[in-house]
Amino acid sequence: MPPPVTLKSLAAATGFSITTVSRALAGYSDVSPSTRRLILEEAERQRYEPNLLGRLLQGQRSQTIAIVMPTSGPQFPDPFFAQFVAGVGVEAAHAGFDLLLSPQDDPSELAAYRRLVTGRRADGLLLIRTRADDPRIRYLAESGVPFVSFGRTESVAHTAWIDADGVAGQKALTQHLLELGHRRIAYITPPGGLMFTRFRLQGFHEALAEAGLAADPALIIEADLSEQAGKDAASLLLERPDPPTAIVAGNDQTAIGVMHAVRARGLRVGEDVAVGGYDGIPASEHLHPPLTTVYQPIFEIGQLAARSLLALIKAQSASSLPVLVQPELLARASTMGAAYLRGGEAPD
Amino acid sequence: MPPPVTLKSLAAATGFSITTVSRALAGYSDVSPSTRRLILEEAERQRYEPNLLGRLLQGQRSQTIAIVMPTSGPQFPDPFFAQFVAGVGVEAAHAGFDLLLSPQDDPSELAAYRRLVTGRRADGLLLIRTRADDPRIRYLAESGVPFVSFGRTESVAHTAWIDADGVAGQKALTQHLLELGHRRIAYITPPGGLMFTRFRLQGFHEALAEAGLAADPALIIEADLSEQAGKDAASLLLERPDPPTAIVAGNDQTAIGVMHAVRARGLRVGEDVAVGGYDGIPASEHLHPPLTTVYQPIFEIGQLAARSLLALIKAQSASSLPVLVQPELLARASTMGAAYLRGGEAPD
DNA sequence: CAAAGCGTCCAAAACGTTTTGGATTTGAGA
DNA sequence: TCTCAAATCCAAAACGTTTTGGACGCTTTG
Repeated sequence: MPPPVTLKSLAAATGFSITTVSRALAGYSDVSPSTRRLILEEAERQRYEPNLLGRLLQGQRSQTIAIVMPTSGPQFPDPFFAQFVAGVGVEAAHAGFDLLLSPQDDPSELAAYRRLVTGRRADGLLLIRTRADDPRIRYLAESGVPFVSFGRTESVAHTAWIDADGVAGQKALTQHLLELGHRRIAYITPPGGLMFTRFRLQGFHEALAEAGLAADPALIIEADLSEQAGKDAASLLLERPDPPTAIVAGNDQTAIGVMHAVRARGLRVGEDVAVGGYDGIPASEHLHPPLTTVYQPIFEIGQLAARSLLALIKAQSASSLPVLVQPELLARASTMGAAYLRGGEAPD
Repeated sequence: MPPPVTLKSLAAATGFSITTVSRALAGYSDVSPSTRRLILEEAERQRYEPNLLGRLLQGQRSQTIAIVMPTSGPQFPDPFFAQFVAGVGVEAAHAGFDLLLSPQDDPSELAAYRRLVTGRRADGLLLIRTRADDPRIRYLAESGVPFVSFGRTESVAHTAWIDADGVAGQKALTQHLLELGHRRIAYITPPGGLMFTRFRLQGFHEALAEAGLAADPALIIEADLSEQAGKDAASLLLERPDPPTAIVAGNDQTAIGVMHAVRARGLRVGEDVAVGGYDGIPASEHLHPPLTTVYQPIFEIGQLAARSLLALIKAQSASSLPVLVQPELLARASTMGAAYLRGGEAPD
């Protein structure tokens, strides 16, 4: 293991002071051209790489943004979180920032956030899965650390957030089903407390109301965002004496479970029962039948969130503007049946 | 923004020196019980969190492991990398380590690795996508930093690695096709240079050889691991005067492209042409038809890799044992056709 | 001729932590 | 009373960097 190359060793080798070496490398003007040349040559020769820690310690900046990652449950491996992280990572990289994934066992605990904030491990934080009353946001707002949340909140007034328009998305999907003639539409809602759950439900109700209909409370079931939960919820719905003709799931994963349940009862997805998902994960297009869903550009949202956070960090104070991204309805065979295959969007 | 809580502020608040505060918190025995109690109470009250940078700079551990993440191309969002990172993250969290995703623009550049190593930002590194001659591994081995690679190499003799047995996996899949009576089996191989490409190809050849067959070079095409590349490669293969009866793709993504190409020619996947994938991503089960593939437990491999690396870091020198994980053949309808649906493994 | 300006350079401080090498006090034993 | 060891504490150094506030010698300006 070779000895580390530092400003000190360069200073010793060139005969100048550490200060002059530092300023020569940084491009300050109070270094004579000949001195600068000598120092640059020596730095090149010894393959000098500045020690990030020394630099950061001095400047109180870590060139790092952090995301607290839930370790309980299969949250991370899901395409949703992964795509978000990827978007953030790409954008952070572009600005020369690293991305710290900090584990979090208990989602309700603030310990992980405290560690990051007071330990100065990160210059800014990204939040995900916001709640109406979110202690994390209250804490971060109070601590003054730059942060951006993916999702809105009611905890604090003026925070930077980016969100996909759940009202519009769910409304579009529901209207699509109404236009196809469905009147008994079931809705498998994500867990309560989460902000996006509320917006989605609002979009669902708005679409029905505008069509002069009221939602049947018996057709609204809460389930978590897993395939199994979707299967169970759909089974319950289909066992009713008056089963729904369409089932909307909380996300695509859940929708896959719903499709299984439908087939298990000998019914055809897209013909006997329409099924809708949410998120538009890549696999949704390749399901059998292809799944009607609402596409959210998660990767891009991650990029926007990172960009927003980096601006906050740079500005050091000014709050950045909230961003509401519009999702896109992808109508496919799981709701349109044979009409989809006859239509323009052939698989090949 | 409240003033930062440091050893200094705790020292000022309690009236002891910085040294004593540090040693009290670290649990040294040369601090009287009453003093320790006072200091711990004050630390608790002010919610002290050690500053990582200071600690790091001093020469201690960073409690962080790093993965260099490729930002070019859609590498990260793919389920493969995401699952690996998730496994690493969970295991790191269990040991109280954070996970640093360090961006890497140009995969051939060592800059990102140098930054991590010389900047002492991470106690250890994880590598992915190894090559036979891998400059990253040579550099890391030379620098003496603990690291574990997912995939083997020929660059350096004794390194810690974990890998899935590509020879066995590809061999099992090929044998499966041979047993179904296929004799003209095409193989769409991943890009050359990567270690796993070589092992997979070896498994393919071994299976054929043991059946007394030789591979037809015209049926082996190199393509990158994308859906489009699979489509293009399969189209080429199917246009031949003597088309293959089975096509094995480099991964599931590529296999999806192959399936599209098969259908585009009016052929039925699993009946007219058998299609095989690799990796066993969750979506593979829900494709139409369900995809025969070789399941690699990526999440668990991530966990094992992290555990291995953490052991290396702890031991500070001893090299950990290589681990070869056995993949599992998942035979489904894309090769077995109707036989699959009649068989035991019904979809529901 | 004194003052001011300019071009170069550098010592020292600061960031927050851990560790080294004592210093001081206390109490016991001689 | 004196010595010695244990118990308790702390000043200072070290990690590598950037920044502050000059110093020094020379030239130009008033």
